[in-house]
Amino acid sequence: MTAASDRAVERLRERILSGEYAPGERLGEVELADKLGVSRTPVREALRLLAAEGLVEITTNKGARVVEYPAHDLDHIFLIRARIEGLSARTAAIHASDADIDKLDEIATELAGYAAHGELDEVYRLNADYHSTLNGLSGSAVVLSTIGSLIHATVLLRTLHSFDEAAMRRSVSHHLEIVAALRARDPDWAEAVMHAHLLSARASLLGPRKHAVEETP
Amino acid sequence: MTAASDRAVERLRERILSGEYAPGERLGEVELADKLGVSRTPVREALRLLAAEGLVEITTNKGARVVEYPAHDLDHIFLIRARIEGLSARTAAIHASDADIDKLDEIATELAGYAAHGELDEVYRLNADYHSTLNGLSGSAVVLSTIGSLIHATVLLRTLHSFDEAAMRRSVSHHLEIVAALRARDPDWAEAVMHAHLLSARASLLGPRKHAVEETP
DNA sequence: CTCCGTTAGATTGCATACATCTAACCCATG
DNA sequence: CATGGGTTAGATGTATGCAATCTAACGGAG
Repeated sequence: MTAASDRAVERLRERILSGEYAPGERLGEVELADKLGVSRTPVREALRLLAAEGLVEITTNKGARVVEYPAHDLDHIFLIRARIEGLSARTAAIHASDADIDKLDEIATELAGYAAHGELDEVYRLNADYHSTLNGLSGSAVVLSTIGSLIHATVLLRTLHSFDEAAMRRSVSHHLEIVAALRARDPDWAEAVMHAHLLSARASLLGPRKHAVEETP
Repeated sequence: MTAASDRAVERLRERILSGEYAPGERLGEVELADKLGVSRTPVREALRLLAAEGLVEITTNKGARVVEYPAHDLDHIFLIRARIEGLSARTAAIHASDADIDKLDEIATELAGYAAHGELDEVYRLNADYHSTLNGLSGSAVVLSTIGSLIHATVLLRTLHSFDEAAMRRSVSHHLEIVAALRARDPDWAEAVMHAHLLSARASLLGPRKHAVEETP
């Protein structure tokens, strides 16, 4: 996997996550190869990789489509994220350097500014940045790759629902609180806030529907 | 992906998990294609898929090798498994049918029998069966695929250490206790036991080394 | 004797050609 | 007019050829 295949992965992932290729849309190999200026081989490899990431779905002899997550799965995804990212926050509270925490603080603060002005695109970008940075602080590539596909799945939600104002304020507040918990070197606090943060997002994005699993924190 | 590619994936995965291809061993495309009786193309796809599953590691222009997980990553893997499979146990306690629980009970009972006679191969097989069955009860394909690669990583451990007798008894006891918690329809109990079960396995398999993250259950 | 540059062999990455499968269309028939 | 089957066009799966890159062995200089 090198230039051609790698670029294909990046461009396809970008277009899917940005919504340019809508959920359910068919992704023909020849068409993509044509658009990207390469042959079918690297396109095929890119599609398989994205399938492993959970962004596309491949059916034998029938080709690839952008995934459409049922609400039931998304519910589970938020529950899993709540637990794994809670673990990341715990690990970070123990092992992150002060400089790491400063960087996270910067992102959270900048995010708060954009949120106050309603610049949603920037908010989404910084939110993804915040979470991936924090997960990176866990110091384990396994954590990062495991959580990666789950985060992608939730990003695809962007085109479906949006945060209301109250949820947005909660989210901003959580981000800042986690930074505070990290500075206090308090693993339990950090984990608990991150857990609440993602359960809050779950409620806001999926709506007040009946949840698949009831939580008792 | 059809016959050729699919069979290649299955056979390679089997050989890696069984230890026939040792961690760190190089997996040349032409050699595998020759052994499997297909061309390089399906072999390449199989290797990419296994890379996504976390069983092999591919470096550009340098080929594929069986992964070698550092102890640090394995530590995180058990922590993540403890949380996700704890969630599976919780979900199962709420949604599993009585027949599902019966099936799990059968597996756990049979496993206990083999453990008493020290038939380790059967124990390993039924243990994997138990966990994948329980995770399947969560009713979410996302849970199953997310946890899949993590379980593979821990299976590779088999060649490194083994359970001592006390750890084996604990493990068997946990399996049976989880079934009891499911029958009682007690999500908190089920989740707590599964959490303990995997932290116990972590301690037994990784040894009493310094953990990357301290737990405060 | 050691170290480094060169070169030959082998291996991977990409492109293309062939085989097989899916699905849509058309036409014949009840 | 609806339905069923056969046919055909397009797309995916597989095999193979070619170019680029890496590995390792070899020989020469210090």
